Amino acid sequence: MSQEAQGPEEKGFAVKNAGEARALQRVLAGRIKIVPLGKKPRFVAGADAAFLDDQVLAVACLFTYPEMELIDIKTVVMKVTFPYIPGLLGFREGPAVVRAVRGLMQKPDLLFIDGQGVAHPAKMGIASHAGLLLDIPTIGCAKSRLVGDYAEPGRKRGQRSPLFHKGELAGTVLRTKDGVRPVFISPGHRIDFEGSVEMALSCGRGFRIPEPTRVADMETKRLKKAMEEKKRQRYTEAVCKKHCSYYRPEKSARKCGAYLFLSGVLTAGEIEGVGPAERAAFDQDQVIRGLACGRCQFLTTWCPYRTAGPSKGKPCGGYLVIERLLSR
DNA sequence: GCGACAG
DNA sequence: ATCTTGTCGC
Ligand SMILES: [Mg+2]
Repeated sequence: MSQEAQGPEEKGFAVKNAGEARALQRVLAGRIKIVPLGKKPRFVAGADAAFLDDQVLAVACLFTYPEMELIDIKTVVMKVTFPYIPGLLGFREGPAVVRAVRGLMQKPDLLFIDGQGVAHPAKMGIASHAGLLLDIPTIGCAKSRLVGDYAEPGRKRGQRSPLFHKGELAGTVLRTKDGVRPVFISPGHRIDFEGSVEMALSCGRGFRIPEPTRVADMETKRLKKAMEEKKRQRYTEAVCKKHCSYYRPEKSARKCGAYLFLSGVLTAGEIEGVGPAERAAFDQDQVIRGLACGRCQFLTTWCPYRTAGPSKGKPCGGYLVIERLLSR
């Protein structure tokens, strides 16, 4: 069975509000090293995150370099513990991302992260933060600007222009594909400005986004889609298959009103705790009609209960579940 | 006080 | 990031 990573949170992200987060960034920033990459990397990785309800889904992808052959993928699912606040992205995605990278079969020699490195108000974007905690050379590869000023780079792949923030070089606005919007590259940790641009280009394979973060992003979405599908199956199981006498395995283009209402308010786990359908003692019909039947697409053609009347037919499974929940 | 503002 | 159908271009 799939698990949600729990236990002691990554120590380097332990804050409980924006103020503490900014204070921690100021402390950690002093440890960031902008130095040339030691030797040519053998393994590079990319990491990104997606969100589903109250969970963060992080993925780290490992590649050989310079072949850029994908050799490992690590997934981590955790509870979301911090909101998105510009400048504090690391505290939202960082914990899961760091765990994912740590889970790879081989520690990468270079890591790409979807977000800024030192091109940040405190020079501590998510790439710097994660790179420092992991002690891995890291590059921030963002799709848009957080801070800094720059001139539009030439339209050819490889053309670039410096990104300046408060009179200092903060990153590079790099054109990774002819005529396509540039990306914002900035060193995160243990690599320099020049090296981060060279690596971003050499890890590219014809797309705007370098392979490491591009593939990590795709995997993140694929995992999310699979989780949503599993969630739907579990819900259909808990409500329709278990309680509805009208249930049919075939997919229908129409949506059950009671199902829609329930899925918007309760989780499958909460509904699985509902016992076998058993009519409640008192009448909740008016309430349920407003909550569910009002938007039910099966109402006129399939619902004997609504169409012919309570004495003629049985209500659907979702109706029964709602009724049972309301009666307690 | 008003805009800007990674994902 | 997420929501959300179709549509325009290579
Ligand atoms: Mg992302």
